[in-house]
Amino acid sequence: MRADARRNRERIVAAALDRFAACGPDVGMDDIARAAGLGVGTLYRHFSDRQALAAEIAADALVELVAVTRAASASGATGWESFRDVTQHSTGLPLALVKTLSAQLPPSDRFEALRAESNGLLAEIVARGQRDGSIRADLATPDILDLFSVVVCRAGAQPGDSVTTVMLDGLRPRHSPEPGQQHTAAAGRHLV
Amino acid sequence: MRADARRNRERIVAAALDRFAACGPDVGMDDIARAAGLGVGTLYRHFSDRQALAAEIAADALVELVAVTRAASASGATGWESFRDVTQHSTGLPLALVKTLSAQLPPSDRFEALRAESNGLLAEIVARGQRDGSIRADLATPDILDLFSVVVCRAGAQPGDSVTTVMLDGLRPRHSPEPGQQHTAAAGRHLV
Amino acid sequence: MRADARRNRERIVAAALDRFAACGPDVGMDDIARAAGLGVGTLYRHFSDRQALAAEIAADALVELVAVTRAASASGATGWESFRDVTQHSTGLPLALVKTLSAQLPPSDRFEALRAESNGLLAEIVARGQRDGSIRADLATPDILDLFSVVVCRAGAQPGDSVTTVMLDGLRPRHSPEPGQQHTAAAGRHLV
Amino acid sequence: MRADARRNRERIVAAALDRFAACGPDVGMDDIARAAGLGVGTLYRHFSDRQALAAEIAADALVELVAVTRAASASGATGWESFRDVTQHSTGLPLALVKTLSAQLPPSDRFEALRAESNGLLAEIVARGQRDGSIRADLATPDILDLFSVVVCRAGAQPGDSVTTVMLDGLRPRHSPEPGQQHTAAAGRHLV
DNA sequence: AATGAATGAGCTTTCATTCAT
DNA sequence: AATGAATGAAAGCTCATTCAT
Repeated sequence: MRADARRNRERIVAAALDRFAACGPDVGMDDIARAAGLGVGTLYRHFSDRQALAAEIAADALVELVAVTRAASASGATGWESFRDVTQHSTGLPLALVKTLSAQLPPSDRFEALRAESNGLLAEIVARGQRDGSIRADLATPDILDLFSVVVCRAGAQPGDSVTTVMLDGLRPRHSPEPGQQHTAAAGRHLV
Repeated sequence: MRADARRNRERIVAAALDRFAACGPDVGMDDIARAAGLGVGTLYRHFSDRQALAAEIAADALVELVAVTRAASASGATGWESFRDVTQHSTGLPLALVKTLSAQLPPSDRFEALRAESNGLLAEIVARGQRDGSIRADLATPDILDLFSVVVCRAGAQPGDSVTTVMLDGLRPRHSPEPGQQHTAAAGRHLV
Repeated sequence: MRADARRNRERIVAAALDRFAACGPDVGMDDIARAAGLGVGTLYRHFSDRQALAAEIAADALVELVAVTRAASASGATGWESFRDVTQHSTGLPLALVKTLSAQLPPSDRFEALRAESNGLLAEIVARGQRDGSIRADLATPDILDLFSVVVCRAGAQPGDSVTTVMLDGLRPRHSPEPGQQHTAAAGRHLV
Repeated sequence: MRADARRNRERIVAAALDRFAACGPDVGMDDIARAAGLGVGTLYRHFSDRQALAAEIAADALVELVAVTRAASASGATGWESFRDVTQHSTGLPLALVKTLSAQLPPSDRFEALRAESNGLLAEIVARGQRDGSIRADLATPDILDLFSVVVCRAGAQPGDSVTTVMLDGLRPRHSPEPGQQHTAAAGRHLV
């Protein structure tokens, strides 16, 4: 692949991420192309159709999620600390967008594989935490994965925001918050 | 209003709720009309445009939310019990849909009023729970409202599902789960 | 026909005339019905469809035109005076509307008959005027009928307005305007 | 602008002129596009909506009218001759259509400017004609402009037709028709 | 390879007409 | 007989995708 082609592809992905996040999953392809500083034709040369582009965005984020989860697996003294690390880094990923885009995408082996991998790694982290006593043991692992998903796939999730903090905090046994924890204030305008 | 017109209006709202939930906020008006067993024209006689229909759905749910919150204000011995009641009943409301639809709707005084009312009532419940010791006191009220919003506006939220349970549980001081609590199992397929 | 039915029919015709004149030939049937203080259903009971209503309006005006022309045939000492009388009275009829509506109507025997009658009478008047020397003789009758049509089918034509006056004036031989003729001033905003 | 785009734009304008004239101001956009040998999408790429297209047609004609009037200002020995030239050339323009389309268009500075310019020039011509004795002086200028408008905005106006001739003729002082004037015969079927 | 003009299916909305109340 | 709610065909417009330049 020529250097400029690679550069264009990256520009498109970046622009798409930006536009999808800003305008929702229904942004026009023209908008994305314009944001990338390219013509629509070029966009279509790189991504056969809208779904292919959406899938790319989603897969990129899932790949990062796997990486983040892998890194966290190795980080931290306790399972809880590792879990906290995944959460903090995942919250910075555009996972709310992935969730939205996924709804418009056909099921795909690649996606399933990525999901299975990050879920597997996270389950291991949780199990470790429950063994080492840093994560409360009265919850089943799938329930904790569920909770994780809800927290990191929120629209507007930010590392260290109140919901993240509460969840991490609530996962500790007997509920003893980390001393000195700081979290960003609530955004103030909840949907409900 | 003629009896059949009222019946049709209700059919439309029901069909719209169903279709919006099933196909997302972009379902065709034709689909909704067909699901209601009516022609598009009839749909438009009742709702001047797509936004008006979406707004009706959203407002209906918010009105119910206010009712649920009011009822819960009076229910329960402790603040936590009242909070649990709001949550359980709210989770049965189509609030995820409301969240999605709201994003496509212009800001409206009516909406703001409803939101303000339910938030105000809920804040009172939380304050009561923190005074009577049934809700942990180390979290600011807005953070708890945030959490509430995240939990009840989830897609696929069901009363008593794992996320609801964990949140309610995590809100107790010192984290002592209700004995004998039962909760429905995790849906099994998290987004991430 | 029952008295109230007749009254309703008249109301509809009056309302239609009013609405057609005010909003052009594309007014909604609802608008007309509303202006008549009736439901659409009633309108359709009286006129099988939009064309039937338009045709009624047009025919009514043509009938009046024939009457006006007949009356003028008998009026006036000279042909020119008779011609002036038809013109003055015709200008008060909604003939611009008739022209517009006719364009949307299928050809009809009744219409043709009415047109033929008024044209025939008018041609006689013209011939008489040319014989008695009150109308210039250097123009063919059809050309004068043409001119007549242009003048009386103008949007906004008013008896005695400048265009009417000029035409009547121009029809006299050697172009000697009537002494003391008064005409209303130009509306001030011509299309071009 | 690419060569083919320019060509297509011109085709659209030509087709629209044709279709508007043939079917009235309510022709479907599809009809126009088809007549231009293009898809609707292309039509909308060039003209953002139906009004924009109508405005273009109207403005084009008014620009031509101004040009025609300017040219006539300089032509002719007498005012009447200049006036005759404007009339002859204006009659060839689709001004009846402009009149119809204008009724559906919002007021616009550009339009007003064009109208003001042609009216101003024409008023000068008239004044000149009245000074040099070639145009009868017993009519106010606005009335003559009115008359002009009626004559050139007629549906089916053709240079040299009877109505045009009569008007031009009637404008001469003492009403002395040009010797040898020829005019096309009346269309034969007047509206009334 | 990049561009942006062209395409046309599809969606929203309107309104003449019909029909249940 | 009157009413106005229901109908659905049709029109305006958008946008994902293709293709000529």
